[in-house]
Amino acid sequence: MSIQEIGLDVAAGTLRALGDPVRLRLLHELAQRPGGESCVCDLLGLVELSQPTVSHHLKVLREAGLVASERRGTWVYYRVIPEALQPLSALLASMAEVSGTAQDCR
Amino acid sequence: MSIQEIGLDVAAGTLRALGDPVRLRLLHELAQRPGGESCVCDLLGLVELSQPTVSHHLKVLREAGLVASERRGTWVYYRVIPEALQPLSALLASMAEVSGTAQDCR
DNA sequence: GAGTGGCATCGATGACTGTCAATATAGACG
DNA sequence: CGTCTATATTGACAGTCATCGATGCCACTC
Repeated sequence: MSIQEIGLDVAAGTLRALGDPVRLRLLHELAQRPGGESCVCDLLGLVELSQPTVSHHLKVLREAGLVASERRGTWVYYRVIPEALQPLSALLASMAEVSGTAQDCR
Repeated sequence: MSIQEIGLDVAAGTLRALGDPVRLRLLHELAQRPGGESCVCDLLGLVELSQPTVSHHLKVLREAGLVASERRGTWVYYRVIPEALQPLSALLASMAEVSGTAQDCR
């Protein structure tokens, strides 16, 4: 297995974390907040889900390396990690570039 | 629910299709082929999975709008649809752009 | 038309996932 | 210390998913 393929497996794991409507909305909301961060209490209002469910999705995003969390007093703040999104964006962009002409099977 | 959010749900569905190591490898392989396409028989050699399983993953990619298939004689050719990948790449890039400064909860 | 190779579909199964109620933890404040 | 608020963890459950063997369908060839 090449290094490239290992990278693809990692990328697939991160994309899987993004491939849920709730998590994508949470991340998208974080991204448009000033500083790319928000406390959990504000995120709870975005989706009609229980607090443990939202906490679960945030954990998935955190374990995927897409967000980081920090406790400040009573509240916990989550923030986007742009460096995690950039290579994924680049990967998708590269796969959208088709070169050359199609060839038949033989 | 805003139009933006509907778009996010659609994007999440497409990202979910990408969030599998096998499917990401299949798509990545298609993207590097000349013309962005390949017959199924060539894709079968890429992964150590049964032919029905590969066919299943290709179907998922097709139903997500990421690839298109076409029969030419005995073989079926799959090709990348770049227009499906570009908006996703742009979405991830936009979420990687953090503006302003963080604000406390209150 | 009978046989062959390439690919799709079906049905079954074990594994994983999203969700919630209940409970735990951690900090703030009196 | 006791209480309140904010967030995390646990346990359970229903639904979804990845995988395979068996089978079906289609095109080509003889």
